[in-house]
Amino acid sequence: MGRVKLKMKRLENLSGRQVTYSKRRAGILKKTKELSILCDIDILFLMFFPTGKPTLCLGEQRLASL
Amino acid sequence: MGRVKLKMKRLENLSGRQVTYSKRRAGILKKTKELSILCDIDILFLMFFPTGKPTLCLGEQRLASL
DNA sequence: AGTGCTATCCTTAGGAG
DNA sequence: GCTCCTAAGGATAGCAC
Repeated sequence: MGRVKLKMKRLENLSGRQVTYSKRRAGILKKTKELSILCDIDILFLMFFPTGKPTLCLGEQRLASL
Repeated sequence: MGRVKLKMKRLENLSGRQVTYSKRRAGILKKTKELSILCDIDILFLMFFPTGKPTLCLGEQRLASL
């Protein structure tokens, strides 16, 4: 999506990975929250980015950077 | 998205929740897998749907219904 | 690191089989 | 409960701040 379609492989540039991580993480967390609300379910979502803090998402109730 | 925009609240109809869960789960799992590949990160994703088996996703490596 | 823009690609609600 | 279709709304790559 976006202006150009990315190939499904590791982005070689670190800053590119960071930007993509930041943008896509936001999108996925939004969808995760919507799913938990719409379907009334429990979700646990945990991401580890090497240079940053892990992101934990528990359903629509709680969201935290540890 | 789709033909009609859903209100962000619990879907009252069980079959509707099941259909939405099935469709959106697939979308989120796809995005999760893409993020783990593009950014080369570890992800843990766990969903509990009351009438079905929990879905576990560990990065792009493994996907399982328990 | 974050926000805003927007062309472009992606996801999905509803319906049919 | 699945898969395929498709209109329509959503997410995002690249760029500028």
